[in-house]
Amino acid sequence: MPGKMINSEDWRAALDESGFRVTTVQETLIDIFAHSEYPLSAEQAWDAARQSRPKTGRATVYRMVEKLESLGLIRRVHGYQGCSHFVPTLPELMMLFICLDCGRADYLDSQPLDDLIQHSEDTSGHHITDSRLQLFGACADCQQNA
Amino acid sequence: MPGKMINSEDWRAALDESGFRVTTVQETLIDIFAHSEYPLSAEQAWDAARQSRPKTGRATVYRMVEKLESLGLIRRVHGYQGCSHFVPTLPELMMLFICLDCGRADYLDSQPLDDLIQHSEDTSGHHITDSRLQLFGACADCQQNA
DNA sequence: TCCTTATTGATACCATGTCTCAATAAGGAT
DNA sequence: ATCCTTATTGAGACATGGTATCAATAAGGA
Repeated sequence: MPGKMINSEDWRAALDESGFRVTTVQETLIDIFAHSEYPLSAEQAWDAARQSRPKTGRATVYRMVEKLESLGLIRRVHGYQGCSHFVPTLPELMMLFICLDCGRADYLDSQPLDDLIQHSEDTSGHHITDSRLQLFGACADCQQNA
Repeated sequence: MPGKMINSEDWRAALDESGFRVTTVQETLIDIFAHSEYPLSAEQAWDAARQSRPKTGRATVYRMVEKLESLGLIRRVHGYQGCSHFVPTLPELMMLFICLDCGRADYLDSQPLDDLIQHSEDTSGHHITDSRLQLFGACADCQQNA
């Protein structure tokens, strides 16, 4: 389960286009979130940021998390480590798998979810505008090394 | 979307069998959770409990929520109102739909989810032991009244 | 280089949830 | 019914996660 490579440049560009100044703290935080294989909480990101930039403020990190989430660049992970950890969003892939052994996140093709939603709309009569799906278990690597 | 009727007696029995004393506070809280059509937070349940039992302690409510969740009688709702609201668990039905207009919860047949999980296991090589799916949108009722 | 303004960091604050411990109440034994 | 033992309770202190405020700072255009 190798880490997906997110291009930090794309995130910079997205922030830039949204009219935000892209400062050095923001670059630091972008790198932290974009390159982590594991879901990160704001506190964890704060710790990481202070390694290279000790004066980094807590509020700044929370503000940045909010900004990245609202731009859809990171998304919240629900369950098993609380509901306040974040992973990078991969636009073309939606379903999230979290390994309960090693903690790493993997992304799965979302087509089955799209089908499920379509089917549920048809049978329930509800209009479904958003969904949240996460899968948990043992990843292929951890099963081998068990 | 009529409220599902949960039998409070079953919950009493489940607590009883697990070796807990079923006290009057617990009965109050069971009724509150079992009969609410809407996801409830611990604080909301606390407010409700104090209507009929003003001395009810906050910690007691949190303890009860934990107990009910660990027994699988209630489950956490993730998203759109935070991640700290709870709904009764319906054993035979798993997929949860939350209406973003009226806030009510509906339960959908889980077979499509079972199929999705099977398919994801086959294609990813991960062993999936648990899942979290929630659907959001406008329920059939709210669409009509719009 | 100066000026304007968004961003920052420190701190105070708030909300949510947990821990402690003396007081209470269940429920079995008598 | 009464006593005894012990789980449960309630009050409040505490911890954690997250937000609001505001003076100081730093971007970036003129």
